[in-house]
Amino acid sequence: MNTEAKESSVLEIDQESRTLADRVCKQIVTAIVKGDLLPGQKISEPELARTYGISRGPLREAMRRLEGWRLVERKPHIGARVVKLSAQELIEIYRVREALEGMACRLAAENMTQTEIDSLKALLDAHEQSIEQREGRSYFQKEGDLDFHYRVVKGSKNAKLQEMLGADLYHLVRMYRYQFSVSSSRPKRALKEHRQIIDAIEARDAELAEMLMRRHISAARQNIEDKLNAKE
Amino acid sequence: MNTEAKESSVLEIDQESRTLADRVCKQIVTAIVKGDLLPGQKISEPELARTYGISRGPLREAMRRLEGWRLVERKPHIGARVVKLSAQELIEIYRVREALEGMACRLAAENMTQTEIDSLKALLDAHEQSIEQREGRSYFQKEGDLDFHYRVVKGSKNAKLQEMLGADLYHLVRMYRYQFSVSSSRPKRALKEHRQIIDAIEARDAELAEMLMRRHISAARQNIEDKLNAKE
DNA sequence: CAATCTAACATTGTCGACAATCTTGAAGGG
DNA sequence: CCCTTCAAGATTGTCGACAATGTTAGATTG
Repeated sequence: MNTEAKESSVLEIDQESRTLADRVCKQIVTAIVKGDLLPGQKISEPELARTYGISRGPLREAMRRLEGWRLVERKPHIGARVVKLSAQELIEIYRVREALEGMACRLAAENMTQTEIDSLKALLDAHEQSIEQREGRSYFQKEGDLDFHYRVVKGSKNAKLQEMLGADLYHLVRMYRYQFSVSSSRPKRALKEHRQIIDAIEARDAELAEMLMRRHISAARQNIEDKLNAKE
Repeated sequence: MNTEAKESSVLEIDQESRTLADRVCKQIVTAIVKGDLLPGQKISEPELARTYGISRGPLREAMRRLEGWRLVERKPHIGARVVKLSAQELIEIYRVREALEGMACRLAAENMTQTEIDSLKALLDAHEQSIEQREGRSYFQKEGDLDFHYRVVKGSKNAKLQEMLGADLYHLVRMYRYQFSVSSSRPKRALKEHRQIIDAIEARDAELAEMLMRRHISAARQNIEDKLNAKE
């Protein structure tokens, strides 16, 4: 009995927020990612509690979860702040992504179903249209790219990988993209690389799939490093 | 101002538990890892609160953190249970370790200081003696092995890697080892592989270091898979 | 006798109040 | 004039009580 299929996206918590703490937690994540709560900003418990119309109890539990997701940093008796990514930390995150998504891609080549592959190829077609039409371009840059990556991760059929990337990293990456309003600047090339990756997966070439994904993410990291260096 | 060096092990939370929730959190982790709280066991909030002599508020915050570390699972309005690792999940964890520690080892080859390398070699010498004397053998199997791995991770100088491995994975691995009282069964071979790895790091051969670490963890995973298959 | 409904109980979720700690700004002394 | 000290205010940490939900055992009915 009780074999409910967990179909919902793991980017969001699956259980539909039946508790105040869960609901508010989601709201705060959105606020942080979208920039309503700025990086480094102090979070006042009484104020936030008033804002969301709840008491401090559930709020503190939500904060604890956000702390686990590294979206807020908390010091005892002092308070909580929205996490502020340094350039260094951003680079570090991309190194972790390279490792984890490389492995995810390898496993996806072994475990992804043909249906998932077809669906993913259709997604890439949609991305291509978005790019050509120049409209929805920001969508591709901000969320569409992560869509692709997350589908590959899901295709790995490794729940632990999904957890770690979904909970710990993608929130931070999304936040960073909104904050720096990062001009991905190479959507066409990224799309091409995405196609190469899905081709390797479809060919069930695990080695190649891992290598391509690692290169893809490594290139993105290099891109960021260059921009940061150029600024100084 | 305020540039305290974070020297303490990241396996433990650095700030020395100045708050009830933090202290109790540590205690519960220990209880789970050591097996005082059994996998799958229901956790009653009132009972645990009495046990530790605190109120339910801090306890619930501690539970939220443990939930983030995947040591407990929680369902709204129903309760929390100590996580129960399936064979499948254990394999998944080792795949994640292979990816993350492979990357960590690559970075360690680039960033570890000679002092750290020497210290790690000394640790391996100590391990060798432990194995030969047959005493403290369990130490090597249970904690010493993770010691080696964690030092390499620290040598990567990548804080994000340290966080993810320390917070999310090593707790689970430790729990698993106590639970199944896993007879590593190949301490000598593991030690030899450890030496190969540190040699590659000292030679600053990042490629090789990553490959050796991945093989090392992959072999451990294979070892587990074989045992699990043999049981059926 | 079995199945279902109901009501009492236990557990989790939420709240407001109090205690402990930190911050800040002014008073006092060198 | 600058530094130290101290007290008032604000914030975080903790607690006990109440509300909402889940569970379970007993009664009722077919």
